[in-house]
Amino acid sequence: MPELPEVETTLRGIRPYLLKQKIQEVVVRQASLRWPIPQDLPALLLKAPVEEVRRRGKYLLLKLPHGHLMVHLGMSGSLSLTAVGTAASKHDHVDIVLESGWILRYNDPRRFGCMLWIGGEPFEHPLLANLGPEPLGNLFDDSYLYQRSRRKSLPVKSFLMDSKIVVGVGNIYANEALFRSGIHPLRKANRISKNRYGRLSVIVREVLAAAIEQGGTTLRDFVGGDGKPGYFKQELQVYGRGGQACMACSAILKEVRLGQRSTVYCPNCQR
DNA sequence: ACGAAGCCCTGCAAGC
DNA sequence: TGCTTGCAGGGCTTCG
Repeated sequence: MPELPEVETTLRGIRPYLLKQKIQEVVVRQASLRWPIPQDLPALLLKAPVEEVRRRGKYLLLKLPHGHLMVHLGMSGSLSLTAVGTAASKHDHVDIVLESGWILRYNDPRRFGCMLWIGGEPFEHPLLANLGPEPLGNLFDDSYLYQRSRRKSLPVKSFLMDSKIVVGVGNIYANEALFRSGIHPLRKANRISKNRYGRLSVIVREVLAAAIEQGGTTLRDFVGGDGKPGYFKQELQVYGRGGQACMACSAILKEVRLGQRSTVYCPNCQR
C-alpha cells in the first residue's frame, strides 16, 4: 500500500497527536508481523513521552527519551488515530494509547510491516544503516545516479526501486517517473547517460512531491493518519493502464512483469 | 559481487 | 454459486 508519499502523509497526519504525549498503555493483539514485535515493547514504551516523529525512507521513527520505536507499514499497513473506547477491527494489531485519550492504531492485513525497538543510534540499525539517500534530499542527483549505475547491468526500474540506491521509490512511482522521463524500464542501468539520469532524478523528485501534496495515492484502502484519502491516483499516467492508450502518443501501453512487479510503459515514448 | 527468484501474509477479482 | 488461480502499493533473504 504505502510508498514514500503515503508514509510522509501518515507522518504529517499523526505527528501533532504524538509530540510530547506520554504513552499510557500499549496493546499488542498480534505480535507476528514481518518480524515479531518484541515482548518487552509495551514496557519500553510505557510512561515515555514522544520527543520527535521522523521518517527515513519508508520507516517511521518515534523518538523517545531512551530509544526509538521503528514502524514500517509494509504493503498493506496503516496507522490511524481513534478515540479511546473505539472497538478494534480485524487486523488492528497494535494500539498505542496516549494520555490525551487518542489511540495510535496499527492495522496491517498482510502483516508485511514491522514494529521494532531501537535502543541505540537509530541509523546504525541494520535495517537503516545501508539505505540510499532520500529522493527529496540534495544527494539525489545526476552524478549520484550515474556513478552508482556504472557497474549495474540490471533494468533501470529495478535499480531505481533498490532502497540501497535510493529510498522510497516503489512500484507505482517508478513506473510513473520512468514514463515521464522517457526512459524504457527494461533498459540496463549502465546504459543510461548522465543527462538522462539528471532528468530522471528531477522527475522522481517532482512526482513524489506532487503525490505528497495530494495526500498520497489511494488505491484500495489507503487512509492517511488524519483520515483523509489521497488524490494522486487520478494523476497516474501509466500505472494500472496496461493495454490502454498512451496519454502522450496514443500508442498501446505495454505491461510486463519485472521482478514479480507489474511494469507498464509506452513502447513509443520510452527508449 | 551481482542479479534473479523466493518468500512472508491476507484479500480480492477474474475465470471456469 | 462456489471453487481455483493469480495478483496487490515492500523488501529481506537465499540461491546461482
